[in-house]
Amino acid sequence: MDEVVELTISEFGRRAGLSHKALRLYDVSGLLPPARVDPVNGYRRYDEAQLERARRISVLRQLDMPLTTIAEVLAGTDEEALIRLDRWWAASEATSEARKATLEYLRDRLIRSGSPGLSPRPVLVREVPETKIASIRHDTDQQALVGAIVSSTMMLRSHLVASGATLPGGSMVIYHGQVTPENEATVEVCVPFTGTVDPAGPIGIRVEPAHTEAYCTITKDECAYPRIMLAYDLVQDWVRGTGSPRTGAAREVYDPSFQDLPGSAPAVDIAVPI
Amino acid sequence: MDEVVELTISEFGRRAGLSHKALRLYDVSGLLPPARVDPVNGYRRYDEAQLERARRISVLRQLDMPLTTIAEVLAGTDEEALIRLDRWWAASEATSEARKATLEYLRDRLIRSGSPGLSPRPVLVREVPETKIASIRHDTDQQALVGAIVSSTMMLRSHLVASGATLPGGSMVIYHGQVTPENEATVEVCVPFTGTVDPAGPIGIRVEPAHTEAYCTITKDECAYPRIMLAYDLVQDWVRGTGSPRTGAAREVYDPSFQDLPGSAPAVDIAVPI
DNA sequence: TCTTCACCTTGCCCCAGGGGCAGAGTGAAG
DNA sequence: CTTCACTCTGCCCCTGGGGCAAGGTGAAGA
Repeated sequence: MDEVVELTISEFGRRAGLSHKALRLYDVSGLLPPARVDPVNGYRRYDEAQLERARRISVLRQLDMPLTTIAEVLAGTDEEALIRLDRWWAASEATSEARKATLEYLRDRLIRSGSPGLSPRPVLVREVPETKIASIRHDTDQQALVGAIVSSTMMLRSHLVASGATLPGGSMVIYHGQVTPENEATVEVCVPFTGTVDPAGPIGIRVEPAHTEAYCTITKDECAYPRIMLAYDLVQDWVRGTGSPRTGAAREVYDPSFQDLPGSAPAVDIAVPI
Repeated sequence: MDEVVELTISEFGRRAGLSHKALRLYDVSGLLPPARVDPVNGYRRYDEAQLERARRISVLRQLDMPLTTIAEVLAGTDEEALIRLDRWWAASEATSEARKATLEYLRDRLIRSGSPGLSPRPVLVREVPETKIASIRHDTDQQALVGAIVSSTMMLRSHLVASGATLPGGSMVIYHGQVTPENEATVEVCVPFTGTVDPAGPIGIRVEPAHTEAYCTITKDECAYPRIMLAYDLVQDWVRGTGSPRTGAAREVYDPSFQDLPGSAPAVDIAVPI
């Protein structure tokens, strides 16, 4: 007898670890349609052979994987499924790591609740002359930010050197929007130079106008997310305190010898044009 | 001038990192009501002093903390908030750990997809005579399970010894429901004995009736969640294959010298009465 | 003063991933 | 034949907002 054992929705649910409500949902969404639907009753009948898929879905739901992702992961062979599962897990581990950093930031705020959250430091003002820069723009989120900055800086430097420009040193990242783990925005990685250079591919050439900016200096250790947000808060609050309007996007100005500095040395200025 | 700076909802949202939609929600839910609501307009006006709380809420939402939990965490002093935050984080880390184990279970299933997922082992049948047991029942979830088993076993043993009973050794845990990381159920920790003993406090005395059970034996290494689920699957599938009905709750029967066994030694029987 | 424009309000519908309940139909066993 | 357990569909509820529409307002320029 190759007669297939048919199960009612409750029996199937019990054996798979899924509620009848969930099974109905998976039916209408196409994730796990029953083997047969009685045309008179509308009763759903499942095969025992469907138990394996149902159990997998149940376990994936325990991992909080969205149903659409489950459908993608379980499509194809088991080997493919394994690969996609691992990829998804790696991504969710990454956001979990980001959350850990966010937690540290919040704990800092709560511990020194009255203070700005960084050891006290002055906010200064300086005049910045007109500067010719080469830049690359990215729309990125928190995950890819550091990688984008590093690779773009390298690209810009080598292009400028190859074009015969003179590099006074240092570099800068302008944030045209707020980059958080959840929110992507445009960032512009800039390297100042003197000489004449043509744009090439993603590399743009423009003049950053002369302006006045408020800034504070932080160490290399302090410039990791989300601790670095405290420095932005500090400068922005100071600017608001003076009543001067902001006239441009916030930026990070890196020390020319940033790479060789120890973690405790002043390395980056957080600046806001006013 | 102690005139308070009032902010419109958008301005406040920009400075706190919250959308006007979110702010409106936090208003009606009481989490962050505006400092003042214009009785004519209905316009919401926020104080600068509310920015700190708003920013904290924003960060906590980035941690995926529910709004009701946020309200609880942020009630009271900052020190209390810190304690509650850490407690919540520890709990959410624990469920994250459980998820990691669940992932391993699923990977096992996917890797050896045709097989039961454990190295092949026989399912056997044995007769179990009527047994007098002392037991403690718990409603517990996956988190607290191991702790409950260990402490209850110790309590039962010491009560039985103090009452002059004879312990043939070993112990047993009966699962009256399915315990997963998400789902709590009743488990009964049992120690068999001979002699006469009175119940005391949570400790009940009863007779486990004679029965026939199907079982398989696993090692100490294999008895951690969720790998242990594979053994349950194995026995339950075998039982269904024979067509015999299940006549009782599934159970784990521990070797008398469980504690001293190495990880690779057979240590636990996964049993189902039939 | 008028117009424009940005901003504000409420209200409604939408998403996932179900839970819970109501009302009605059905299968099987005693 | 009755009863009981089961199943169906459909509706509203939850969280944490996003998106859009219709209408009310504030401030600044012409």
